[in-house]
Amino acid sequence: METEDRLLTPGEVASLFRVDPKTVTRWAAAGRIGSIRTPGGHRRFRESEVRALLEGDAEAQTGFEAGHSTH
Amino acid sequence: METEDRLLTPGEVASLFRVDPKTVTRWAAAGRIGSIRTPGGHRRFRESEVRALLEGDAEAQTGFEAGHSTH
DNA sequence: AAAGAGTAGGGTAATTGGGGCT
DNA sequence: TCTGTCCCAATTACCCTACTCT
Repeated sequence: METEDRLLTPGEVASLFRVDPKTVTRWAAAGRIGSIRTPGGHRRFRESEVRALLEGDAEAQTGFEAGHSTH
Repeated sequence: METEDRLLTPGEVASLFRVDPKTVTRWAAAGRIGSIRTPGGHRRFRESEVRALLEGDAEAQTGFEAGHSTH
């Protein structure tokens, strides 16, 4: 019942979103995206979650405040 | 609590964390993760410990529902 | 006994984490 | 407020050859 989806590295997620890996790190630190940490401290992201975010699944997304237009 | 004695290979643990098998070996050498050595010198890892490490770290993350904070 | 896949070990390059700043 | 870039330190990835496991 567990979703064994693949994990993505910060760099891969950054490429998917076309942003700097540092930005992905900030998202994780802010709790906007779930993250798994390796014993070494590096982050890994669930592909399914990233996909959902990329798909524009804004229905159940956070940070969707009052009509805040995109930057 | 029973001890999950199922042992995982470095490659399996590496797949779970999305890292290189050599990195898992490094974790064991650094004492970050418990390891059992075969008479031949190969390492084996306890699944229960690996699972704990994978889920042990979870900051605020999405997936539950939209946390509508009036922020 | 032989073969293939996986693993150990060492060394070097690339990526990542964290803080601070343009 | 959010993102990109610079710094340095730590972690991780890929190269090789030799040994172990099935």
